[in-house]
Amino acid sequence: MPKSPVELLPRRRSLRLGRDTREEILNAAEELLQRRGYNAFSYHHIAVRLGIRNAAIHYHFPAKEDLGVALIRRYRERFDEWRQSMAGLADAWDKLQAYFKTYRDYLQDQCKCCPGGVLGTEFDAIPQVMRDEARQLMREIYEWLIATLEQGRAQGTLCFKGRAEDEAVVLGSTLQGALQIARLAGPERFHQALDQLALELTGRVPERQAAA
Amino acid sequence: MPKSPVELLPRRRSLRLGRDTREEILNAAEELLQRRGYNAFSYHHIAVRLGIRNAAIHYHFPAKEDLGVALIRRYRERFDEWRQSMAGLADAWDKLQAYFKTYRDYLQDQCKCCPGGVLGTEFDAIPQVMRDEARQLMREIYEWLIATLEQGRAQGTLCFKGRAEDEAVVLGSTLQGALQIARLAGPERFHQALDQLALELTGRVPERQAAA
DNA sequence: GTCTATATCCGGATAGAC
DNA sequence: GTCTATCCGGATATAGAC
Repeated sequence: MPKSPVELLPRRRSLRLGRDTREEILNAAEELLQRRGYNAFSYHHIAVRLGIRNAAIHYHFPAKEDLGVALIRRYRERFDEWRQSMAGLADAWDKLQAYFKTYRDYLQDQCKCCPGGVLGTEFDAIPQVMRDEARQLMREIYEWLIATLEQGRAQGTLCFKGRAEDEAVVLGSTLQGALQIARLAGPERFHQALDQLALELTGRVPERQAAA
Repeated sequence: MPKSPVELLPRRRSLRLGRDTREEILNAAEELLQRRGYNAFSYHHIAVRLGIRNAAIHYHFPAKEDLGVALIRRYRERFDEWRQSMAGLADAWDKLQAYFKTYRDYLQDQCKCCPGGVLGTEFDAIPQVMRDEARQLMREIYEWLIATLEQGRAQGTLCFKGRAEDEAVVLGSTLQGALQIARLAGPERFHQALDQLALELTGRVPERQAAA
């Protein structure tokens, strides 16, 4: 008698807390990456948080760089989905504000850095495969920023001098840098930077939205 | 017979290459910090570069955090001296361009990050004494930026909307973030960001200066 | 001041039982 | 899939000779 379809499915793992361990590892690693950097977190940190053992993590991610690459891939996929979900918005300024919000959320959530900031800073101290992946992520964000800025200027909802390519770098750099500065000088600095960006791009400062 | 004045001077150490070892350690550590981050460099890295042994570094800096603090103190002293040397410049835009140049030099010199970017990123993973010192450094730079922006607007050499406090954060964040982005997306990105800042602050883009 | 030698600990990684 | 046990290398740090 052939096996039933159910038996052919991947075996249901003895799931702790009813969640997927691999995902939980990624979630914990993501927070550690954005708070401590790649070289300052260990499998042990993750293991303690999840109440599992070191070796269990190695089962899911044989080497640490595998975990690192998986993290960046997930950022890329997430950004791609987010970008698609935003494509419907007619107003480029609305899109940009939604993008700002993801950074505001980082700030609110334990004053985390953004992935680009961490990986850029540690660039000389991360494995080559992670560098390649990080470059891809940065390129995808950059292209979206340029397109959005161009759209906004064309429709009259955004205003800036010079080329969209250049303004995009300023925008990305400011968000990234301001998160780091907020850790040294307080969260208010980040909000000041965002207000100033809004002022320059639209001529006015919107009400400050609370993060989710 | 009393000791001669010469004998009372600190004993001349057997100097390798005719330089001061402590300074050389700081120089090597500084480059490692800005390229790899605090947690990704070791005494061994420094020892190899200087052709000395691990233990020799511990003689000058008993614990790694002592080295870290000394590094940031040196940044602070250097910035203070630089600030004083710039005080004579009448034009605030000239001062700002001189400040930009220090970042351009970081870029040219092995694509280094700036100290604030590194310490902000690793903030949760550095010793408390280093955090305190890093906060001081950031505050001193911030205050200088604000004063310079206000001076520039008053004399008409700089132009920006809103408050100088807010524009100062944008300026600092952009420089810091753009150095990191340059590592991921190429040095041209950094120059684009600087051109855009100049365009917004003065209405035109100056010739691109080569770094020293 | 710098060396050799060593202590100690930690992080990444693997083997094999369950 | 997760565990225990273990190996290995690297990093901080100290003791004591020169």
